[in-house]
Amino acid sequence: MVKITKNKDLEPVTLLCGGPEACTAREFLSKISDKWSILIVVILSKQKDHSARFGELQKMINGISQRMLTTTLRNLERDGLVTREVFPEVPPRVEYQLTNLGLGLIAPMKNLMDWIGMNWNTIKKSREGFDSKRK
Amino acid sequence: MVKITKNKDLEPVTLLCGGPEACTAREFLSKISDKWSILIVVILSKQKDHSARFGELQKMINGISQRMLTTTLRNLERDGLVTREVFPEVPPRVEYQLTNLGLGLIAPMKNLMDWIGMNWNTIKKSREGFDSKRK
DNA sequence: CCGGATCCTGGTCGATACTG
DNA sequence: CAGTATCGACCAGGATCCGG
Repeated sequence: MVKITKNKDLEPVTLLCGGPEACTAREFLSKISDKWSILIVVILSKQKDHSARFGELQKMINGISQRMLTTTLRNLERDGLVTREVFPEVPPRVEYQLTNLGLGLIAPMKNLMDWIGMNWNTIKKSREGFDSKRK
Repeated sequence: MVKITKNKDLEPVTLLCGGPEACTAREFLSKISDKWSILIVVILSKQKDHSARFGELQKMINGISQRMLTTTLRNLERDGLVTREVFPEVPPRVEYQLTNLGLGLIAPMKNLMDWIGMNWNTIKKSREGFDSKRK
């Protein structure tokens, strides 16, 4: 439970955690901003039927380890953002598909990414300036 | 450089990293979704003049260590989201203030947090269902 | 083809103590 | 008051091997 207080107000106001807003948001944000989650969601959203199989995803995402792809997909499945369907074939085939929930995430996420895209140069400039001042 | 390929298309399409979209987004997202950054930005946005001093922030954020508050504020300053102003007084006083850039982040971030808020119950339900199936 | 199990490394963050 | 410095615990995530 994180409490915040107004400027000169001694009464602590539980705004951000407990009143379930920013704290859950932070929890979820930290989940999807891990190394691969958004990337997978975005990639799936661009696939036919918003679905792809394990091996395809691994080929599409250059650099992800098998373990991380597995665990990331598990987390997305756990959160209800993707579904996992196993086809009882030989060799086995597993399809991952974005749910409606997962699709709904695309829009607000895109807003944020657009903002980042628009301001990325500003941020980079700021970093350069900051770093150069620091010897 | 992460490359993705269209479904049955062998030509790799460099959509996400290099075409500076999702990769920079991911980099920035991972920065602001660290343990405290968004919280600080949101809190500052609610302050008079969007500014507060070090000690105030520490009191408002229950649980943050002095070290993390310092380093988080440094990162925000480096990215140009907040400014840091030192007043040459005794005892010293340092004011942190949200920049226009930082303020601009509030809107898209709010969209995302609203989405999370609206869908949080669904996500929690999904997690419970998933976890209960797993013994 | 898919992914669980195990080991190991580097980075993140809290605790504590010390300065201007 | 507002930091910096140092230490250590913890854990995300890569490499590798194995199993269905």
